[in-house]
Amino acid sequence: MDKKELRHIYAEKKIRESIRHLNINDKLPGERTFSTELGISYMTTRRAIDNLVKKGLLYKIPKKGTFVADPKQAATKTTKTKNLGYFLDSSIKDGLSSPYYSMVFDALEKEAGKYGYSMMYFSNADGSDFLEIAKKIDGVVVSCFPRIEPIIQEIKERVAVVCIDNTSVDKSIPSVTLDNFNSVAVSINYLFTLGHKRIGFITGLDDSDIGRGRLAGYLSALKSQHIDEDRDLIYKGDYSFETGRIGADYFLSMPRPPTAIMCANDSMAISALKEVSRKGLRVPEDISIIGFDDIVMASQITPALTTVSVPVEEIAKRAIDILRAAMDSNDQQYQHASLPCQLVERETAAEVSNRPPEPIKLQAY
Amino acid sequence: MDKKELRHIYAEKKIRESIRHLNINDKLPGERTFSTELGISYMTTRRAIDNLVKKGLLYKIPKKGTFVADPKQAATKTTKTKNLGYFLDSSIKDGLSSPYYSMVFDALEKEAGKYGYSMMYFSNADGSDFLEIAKKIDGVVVSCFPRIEPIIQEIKERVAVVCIDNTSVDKSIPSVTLDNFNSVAVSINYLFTLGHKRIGFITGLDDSDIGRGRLAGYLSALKSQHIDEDRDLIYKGDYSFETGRIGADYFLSMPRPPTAIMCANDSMAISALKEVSRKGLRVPEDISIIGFDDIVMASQITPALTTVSVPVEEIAKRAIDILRAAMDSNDQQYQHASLPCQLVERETAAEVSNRPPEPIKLQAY
DNA sequence: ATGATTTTATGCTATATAGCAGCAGATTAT
DNA sequence: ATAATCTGCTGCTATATAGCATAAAATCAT
Repeated sequence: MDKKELRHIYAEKKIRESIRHLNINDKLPGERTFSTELGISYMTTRRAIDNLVKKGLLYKIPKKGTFVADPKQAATKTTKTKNLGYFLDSSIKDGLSSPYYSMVFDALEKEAGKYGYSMMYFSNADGSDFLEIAKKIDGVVVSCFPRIEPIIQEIKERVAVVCIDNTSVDKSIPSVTLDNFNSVAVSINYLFTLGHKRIGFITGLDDSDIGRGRLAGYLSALKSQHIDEDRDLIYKGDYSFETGRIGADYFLSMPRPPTAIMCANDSMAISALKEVSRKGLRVPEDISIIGFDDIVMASQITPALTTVSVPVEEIAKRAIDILRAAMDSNDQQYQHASLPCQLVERETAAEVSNRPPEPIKLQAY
Repeated sequence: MDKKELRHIYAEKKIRESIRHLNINDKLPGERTFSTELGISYMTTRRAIDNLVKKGLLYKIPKKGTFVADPKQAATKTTKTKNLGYFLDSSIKDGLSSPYYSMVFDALEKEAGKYGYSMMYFSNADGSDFLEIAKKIDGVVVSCFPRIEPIIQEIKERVAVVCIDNTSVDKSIPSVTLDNFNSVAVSINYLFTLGHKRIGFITGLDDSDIGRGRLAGYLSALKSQHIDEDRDLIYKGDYSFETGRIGADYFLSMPRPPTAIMCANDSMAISALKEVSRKGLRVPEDISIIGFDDIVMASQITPALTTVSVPVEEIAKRAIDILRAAMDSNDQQYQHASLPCQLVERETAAEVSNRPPEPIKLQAY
C-alpha cells in the first residue's frame, strides 16, 4: 500500500478488484472480511464500500449485505419517485381491511422498504384519475381482476406493472399467482384420507383464475377418486361471509348433507363454521370445514381453521423483484410465477363420523 | 445530560436552544465552540449541527460557517404532492395486517380520495429516512405512540400532522382520539346490569392514552358501584392474542374466577374466548366476554363478540379534515377531538349464571 | 508602514474503537 | 427429536482523535 494513498481509496480499489469475477446480484463477503484482509479498520473499509455503492457498482440491502449491481441500470436514471403502488379493485369486499389483502399490502410495504421504496395504496373509487396516479409511482402491484383489466392496460403504458393473485387476460403483464388448482386438490385429497366421500364446495367468483382454479382443483380431485361430479354439492359463493353462511345453510338443509365442506376462502369457511355450529352441529365431529388463505383470524378462532396457507411474503418478494427489474431495465419480461401453497392442518377437519349428523336443532336467538 | 440520551441528540437540542434568540442569516459560533461548551467531542457536535442543517433549521456556506435558516422557507412546501401518509409504529403487532389498523387505513384512503389525495403507508422500519419520506407527502396521519414521539416531532417540522388514537405528549399536535374511559365504563355497567359482580379486566399497554383510558374506565365503573378494586382481577396484557389467552388462563385458574372478562381490545377478547371454550366452559353461559374495537372478525366468530365499536370512518373524516385545514392555511390549530364509541351487544355477554362454572375439563389436543 | 511569514482559528476529512441488535448455527436441555 | 439457549457473525450506529487546508490574524523583517 502506497504510503501516500488514502486508505479508503486503496480499499476501494482492492474491493473493486476482488469483486471483478462476481456476477450481478452476487453477495459480497462481509465488511469485516475485507477489513481484516486489507488490514484496514472496519469503518474505513465500510466507507470504501459505501463509495462503491454511491458510484453504482454495488447496492446494499439494509441488514442483509452488499451485492453487485447491474452496471447497465446504474447508467439509466430518470427521475424516479421511489414510490410503488398497490392497486386493489374496489369490488373487493372491505377493501384493504379485508384480511387477506391487508396481509398482502403489509408484506409489500416491508419488502419495498428494503429497497428504499414507499408504498401507496389505490382503490379505484369513482373519479380516480389514473394518469395523475401514474405520475406518483414508478411501478404498481395489482391484485388483478378481469373487470379492472382496461384500467390496468392504461396504467401499463406509464409504469411497470405486476399482477398478483390473477394473471391479465392477454398475459402481457408479468404475474405472481398461486397454484390454486393443486392446493385445493391436495386439500380434497386430505379429506379423502379422513374418509370423507361427500364433500361440498363453496366456490369463489368464476370471473378470475383464483375462483376457477380452486373449483377446477376440487373437480379434478373428485375425478381422480372416480367420484361423479354432483352439481348439488357445489354452492356458488362470492368470497363474502354472507355466501359462506348461506352456502352452509344450503348444504345442511340437503336430505343427505356433505360430511365436509371446502371453501374457496377463509371468510366463507369461518362464516360456514359459524352457521354450522349455530345449527347445533359440531365441527369437526359432525362436519369438517377447510378454508383458503390462512388469514390471521384462521388460527385464532375456535376451533382453529384448517386451511391453505398462502405464501404472502414470497408473493411480495417476487412482485417487488419483478417491478425492480422492469423499472431498471426498460425491457419488460413476461414472466409468470405460480407459487405453491401449504395445507395447514388445524382443528376443523377430522375423520368422518360413522353416524349421520343429528337432526338439526335450531338455537333460539 | 441524561444518561440514556445520545450525545448528538443532546447536542442538537442544546444548539437549538442557544440559537433561538438569533435572527435569520445570523452566523453561528464555531463548531468547536459548541463542542467545548457542551463537553462533547467535536465530531459529535458537528454531527448535531449537520442534522439541524438537514432539518432545515440551519444552512451552511462551505468553508465559511453555519447560519440560521428561514423557518418559513423550510416549512413551506413549494409543490404539493397530493399525497397523504399513514404512519404506523412498527411495534404494532402485524403492522397493517392487524385488523384494527387495516380498517383505519382503509377508511383514510377512502376519505382522502374524496379530496383527490392518495394515501401512502409507512412503517418505521430500520433505515427509514424520514426526511425523504416527508418530501413525498403533504400531511400525515400518525397512530401515535409515545415511543415514536421523537420521530413525529421531526416530521412535524415538515408536513401537517394529526395523531389518531393517542395524543402527543405535549399536545402540540392535533389529534382525534376515542373516549376510551366512558366506553369501557359503559361496558362494565352493562355487565353490572346483567348481574355480574366479579369482572376481570385484561389491560392493554399502559404506555398510551388508549391503554390507560380503558383501564381507568374499568376502575371508575367499579368504584361507582362501590366495588373495591381487586388487583387480582386485573391482568396486564399487551393487545396480543398471546396475552388474551394467558389472561383467560390466569382468571380461570383462580379459586373464584370472575364471571365476566372485559378486554382492552378484540384480539385479546377473541383469544380469551378461545381459551375459555378450550377449557370446556361456555361463553356466555359460564362466563361473559367483552372486547374493544369491533374488528371485522368480531361479528363473524361464533359466538359473535360483544364489543365496543370504534367509529373508524368518523376518525378518518376528522383526521383528514384537520390535515386539510393545516395544509391550506399554514396556521396549525391545536384541536383535540375525542369521539364516543358504541357498545355492540352480541352473543358473548349474558346474565350471570347462578351456579358456579363447572369444574374445568380439559380437552385433549 | 508594508509586504512576507508564521500562527491560529475553523471547516472539513480520514480513520479508529466500542458496542448494539438481529440472525443463524451450534449446543444444551427436555 | 424437539425446544430452548447460547454464541458468534454481521451490518450498523455512536463517538472519538488526528490531522489537513485555507483564510484571517498576528508577527516580523526591511
